[in-house]
Amino acid sequence: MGRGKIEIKRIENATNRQVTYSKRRTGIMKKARELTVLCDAQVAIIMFSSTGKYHEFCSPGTDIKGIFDRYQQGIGTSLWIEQYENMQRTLSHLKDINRNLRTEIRQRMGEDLDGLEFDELRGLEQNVDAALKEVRHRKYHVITTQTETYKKKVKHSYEAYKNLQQELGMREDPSFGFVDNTGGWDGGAAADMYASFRVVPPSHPNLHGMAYGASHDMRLG
Amino acid sequence: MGRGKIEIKRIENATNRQVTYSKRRTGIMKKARELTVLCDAQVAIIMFSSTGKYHEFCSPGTDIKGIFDRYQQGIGTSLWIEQYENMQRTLSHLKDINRNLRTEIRQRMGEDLDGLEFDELRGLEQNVDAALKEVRHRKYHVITTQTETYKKKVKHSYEAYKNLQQELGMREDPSFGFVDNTGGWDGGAAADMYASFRVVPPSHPNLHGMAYGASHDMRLG
DNA sequence: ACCTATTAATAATT
DNA sequence: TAATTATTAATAGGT
Repeated sequence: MGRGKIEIKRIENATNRQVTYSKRRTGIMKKARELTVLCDAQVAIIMFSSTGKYHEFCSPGTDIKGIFDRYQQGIGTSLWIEQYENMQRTLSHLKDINRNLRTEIRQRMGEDLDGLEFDELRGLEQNVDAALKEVRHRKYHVITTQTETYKKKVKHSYEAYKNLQQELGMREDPSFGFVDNTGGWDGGAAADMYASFRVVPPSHPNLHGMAYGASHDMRLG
Repeated sequence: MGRGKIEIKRIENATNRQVTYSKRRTGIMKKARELTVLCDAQVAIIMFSSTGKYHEFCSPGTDIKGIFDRYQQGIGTSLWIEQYENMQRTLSHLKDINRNLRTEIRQRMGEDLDGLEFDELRGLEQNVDAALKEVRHRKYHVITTQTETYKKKVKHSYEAYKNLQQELGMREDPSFGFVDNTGGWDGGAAADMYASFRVVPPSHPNLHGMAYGASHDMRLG
């Protein structure tokens, strides 16, 4: 339908191709609009030219998203819908889990105990009691390790001092402050260190990340 | 382009409408196919007839989803992408929270303490210690309440028994088993009840819902 | 962008 | 429904 018949194959001349694209695109859009009106249909068209520009058509009374959501329903379970619903489920599941986790933490902190039966309370008590023992055990382990480390450091430092003293030919200065106690510290050292630590105010920084609480509306429609 | 010119308005005759829809749909699809080939373009079309049937066209070398993903990119931030990314963020945030909550619970159970500093251990110890006191307090409260309730029930039952006895004209049967102890129970009763509860094995059923651990791949592409 | 000879689409009919 | 065909609509190539 032009000054001559053309073969349906890629137009090699870029300018001609672009012109033809423009003309025929307009034609298709017009046809789509007419179909919409004449036949009471809904049409959505998306086009990309070879240069990457896009154009769209959509019947009035709806939008691309509407038609595609309907298309997805028609086609059954497909494209994005499935992913969305999976995510929705996962999200609400995670929210449930997190709520339960928070409840458990509060109960382990001695709060929100009203809903618990006696058996549950007894189980919780035993569990927390055992946990307390574990934590204490670990704490003393850490303190002991730290004490040992400190002791070794002092010992090495003292030996270095003595070696230096010898190298310098016995010109020791008693006011330097080291005490010869190579035999090691007694158990009181750990207790002292522990006491000094207790001066620091108790902190348990950012252990649970409770700050998150915003609600997000993730509905698709 | 037919035996007569037609007005572009809804065809009222349903049969004609359907026929025209079919013919023109074919025409548009053909045009789309020609555009694809002639101009090296990509086209996606979705149509719904007034009767609800859908038809699609898509340039070869891609699919509807591909064209729509590209369209969404081209249009910038639109349609589903935004919602999808919000969901992604929320999901990963929830997962982080979830992991932290689990870590906190494990630590409150006396596990996974290796990463904690001495200060944190001391704070945890104090916290768990306080929680233990709370739980014990609550447990004794529950036991006391239960004991009181039981005591009242027994008392009422006993009084009902005595009333019945009187109504029946003093024909009491000593082997019936009630003991006249109207004055109330002593504190030992609570202790006895507590001892009896301890026979039940410790349980803390489904308090945290740790069963959830599956990973979900939610990528769009 | 516009023009127009020519082809293509299709409305009415069978 | 499917084919036919008179007629209108789209458009290729030129300006």
